[in-house]
Amino acid sequence: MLLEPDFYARGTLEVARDLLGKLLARDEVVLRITEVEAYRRHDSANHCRAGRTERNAPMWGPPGRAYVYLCYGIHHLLNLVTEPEGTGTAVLIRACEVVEGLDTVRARRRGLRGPALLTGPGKVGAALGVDTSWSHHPVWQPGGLMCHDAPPVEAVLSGPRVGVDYATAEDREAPWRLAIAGTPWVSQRRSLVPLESRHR
DNA sequence: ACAAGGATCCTCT
DNA sequence: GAGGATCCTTGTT
Repeated sequence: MLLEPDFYARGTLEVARDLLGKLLARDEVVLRITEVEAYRRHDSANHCRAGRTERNAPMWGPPGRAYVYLCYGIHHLLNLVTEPEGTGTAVLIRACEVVEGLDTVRARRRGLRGPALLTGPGKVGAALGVDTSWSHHPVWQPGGLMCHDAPPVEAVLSGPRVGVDYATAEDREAPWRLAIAGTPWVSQRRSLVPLESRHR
């Protein structure tokens, strides 16, 4: 079952948490989301921090659409747009595990095996075969790239986001990277702690 | 295990 | 003209 736009229209951190365990599908490839990062409003790490530009336009659009951008000139990073239209927020998909289409994924990932196959946002983009032309694509309607519902995950880890040194100290340290506990399909496990332990 | 550096190009200042 | 929400290879501990 496809997730409805309402799913994405909620707070970005909540959507990020709930996206863990959900399924990304394109053609014969199906991936289970294992690690994400939330990019929120008033967030100095967010591409939308300086307002609307041509690149970040998808993030200002309706929730439940893709925002794909080119990173370091090489990697295509997939985000899903959150919150009501005009907010400028999204969730970055950082890692997945393969559910179906292993042969296709391995072909797109130079024949690699194991977690090296999909632990990193550029790897997810490569595995799904998406590029910037997929920006604005609604993942809640049939066809192309889709996001399907799946049972919620039980235990979640959280930690600081990766590669955002340009942000303020507060935003750099904020634990807005989330991952499924107990899976090898996660990048940089060192800095992650159980989400529950953050509640005092 | 970990560190360093190159690849590569679009976007924004 | 600089730098980036990264990945891979190579070299060192």
